[in-house]
Amino acid sequence: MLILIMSIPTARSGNSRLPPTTIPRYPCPFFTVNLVVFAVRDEQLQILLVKRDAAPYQARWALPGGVLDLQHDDSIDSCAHRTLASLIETVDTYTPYLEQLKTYGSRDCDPRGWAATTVYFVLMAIDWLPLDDNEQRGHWVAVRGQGVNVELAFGHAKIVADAVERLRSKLEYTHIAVHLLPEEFTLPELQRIYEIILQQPLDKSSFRRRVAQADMLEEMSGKLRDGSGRPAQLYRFRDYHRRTFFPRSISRYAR
Amino acid sequence: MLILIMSIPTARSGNSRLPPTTIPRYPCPFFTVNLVVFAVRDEQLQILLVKRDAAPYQARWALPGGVLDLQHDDSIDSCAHRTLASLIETVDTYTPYLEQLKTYGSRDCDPRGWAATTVYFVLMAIDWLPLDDNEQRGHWVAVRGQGVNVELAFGHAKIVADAVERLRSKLEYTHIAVHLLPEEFTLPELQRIYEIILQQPLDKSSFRRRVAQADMLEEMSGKLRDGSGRPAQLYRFRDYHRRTFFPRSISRYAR
DNA sequence: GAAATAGTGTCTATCAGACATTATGGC
DNA sequence: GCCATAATGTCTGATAGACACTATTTC
Repeated sequence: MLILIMSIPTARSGNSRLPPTTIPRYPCPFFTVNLVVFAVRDEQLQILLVKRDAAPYQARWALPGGVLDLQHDDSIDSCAHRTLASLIETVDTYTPYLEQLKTYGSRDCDPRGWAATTVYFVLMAIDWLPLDDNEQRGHWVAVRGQGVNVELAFGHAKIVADAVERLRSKLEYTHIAVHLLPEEFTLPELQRIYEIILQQPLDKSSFRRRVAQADMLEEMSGKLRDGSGRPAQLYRFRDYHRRTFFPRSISRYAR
Repeated sequence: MLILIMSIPTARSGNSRLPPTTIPRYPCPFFTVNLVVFAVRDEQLQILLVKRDAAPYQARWALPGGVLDLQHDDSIDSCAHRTLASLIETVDTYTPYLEQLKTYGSRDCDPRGWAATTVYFVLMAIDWLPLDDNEQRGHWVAVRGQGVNVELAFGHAKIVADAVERLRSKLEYTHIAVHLLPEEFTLPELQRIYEIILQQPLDKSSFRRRVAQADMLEEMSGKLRDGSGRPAQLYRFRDYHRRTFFPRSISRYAR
């Protein structure tokens, strides 16, 4: 049997709005946003890493991130968008898919002290990616199993593992893979994305039936030609805001 | 085409660990944890609310929460557990199910300034609940649709809606409903939990088949007797740490 | 025509929903 | 025996997987 104890901590007393730069009376963690940016490149699921240029973990690979700026960020979401914008520059109106993953915070993960980070995962369409990465500080790295082959700073390896698991899990019953493709794409291309991320071949007929029943794509009139073979029909995603849920997970039995 | 810009914000320079009480050099948000505590009581899905005793939103209902304590909390998770422990007192080793939902943070949600809160949702077994709630400051409130019928402080109505949606969604393809029941329970009881939360009747035969195939329960030897009718077999959940995923969502078609 | 890839048709095993039937307790 | 509820059995429609087959392009 339990007893309710109602001594809820009641935050700060007083009512005045603090100017954004005022340091609050309560000690609070160092707060950042980190991004797990996914793309499918070269038939691989890859993520974008940056090399740290200062201690701690200097010269170690890490997830790209940014410090929450109380002056300019209206919300954690907008901090995430700003961080993403500082990482990639779009020439037109393309916005990658962005979804909050989880918040990690502890005394230990940063040697400088108590730190918290809200992590978002980002899906980037393949045609928006820079073709070469001869930059010194940013790099696309292939995902192998639940992580990457390089050592990561802080607790970022665990974060990557969580993000990969979430991506695979969501692929099982939603449409999010379309965000990894350009606006117009073919069904074999979409199927290939699923196969690469789920790491298993899928039956063509079943896959097309599944997509057709979800009624999430609309046919274009043009055609795409491939290097060889019959050209494939182009499709476009119907509504990027609607959520498609498949009633059954894809190939859950095949595992 | 995009260009990578690699000017990643590189956090604080310097390497020394700050004592926990030191105010960091960067302004940071007021950081709290909030809980959405679910239980099924009186054939209803209910959540636990507290009445605020100070401004802002004095005397308004709100989600129970606590301020992150850098001295005593090792992580956000442990802050959540501490907050829960300050709310309910267990006489033995029962620990409710606790899962991080999402982090909400913005300049607007708290009139005192930039605030962030990591929200957890909690599932409590029905036999651990206090039977009466004649406390002045805590109250169980029935969930109606996506929320509750009382007005909530801050942005808590949106948080409750998200939590309810997550709970319903997880019920569709996982076993988490068992955390709302005592250690030993009958299949009709489990089915009733699903029906109450999903707000739709389920077929008895289909439900039992589904549970049996998931192989998540083990039969006890004793029996439970009800007020009337044939006594029902008691079961116990096999492994609280293993995740059960149903290959199909429950009754997705019936909707 | 051969090769390659896109797209369709068909069969079957499986499973969910519906509903009937049997089982087991209290009164 | 009657009532109430638990538990099981059976039928059917829907669908995913498997795989064969057709279609359309390049060479």
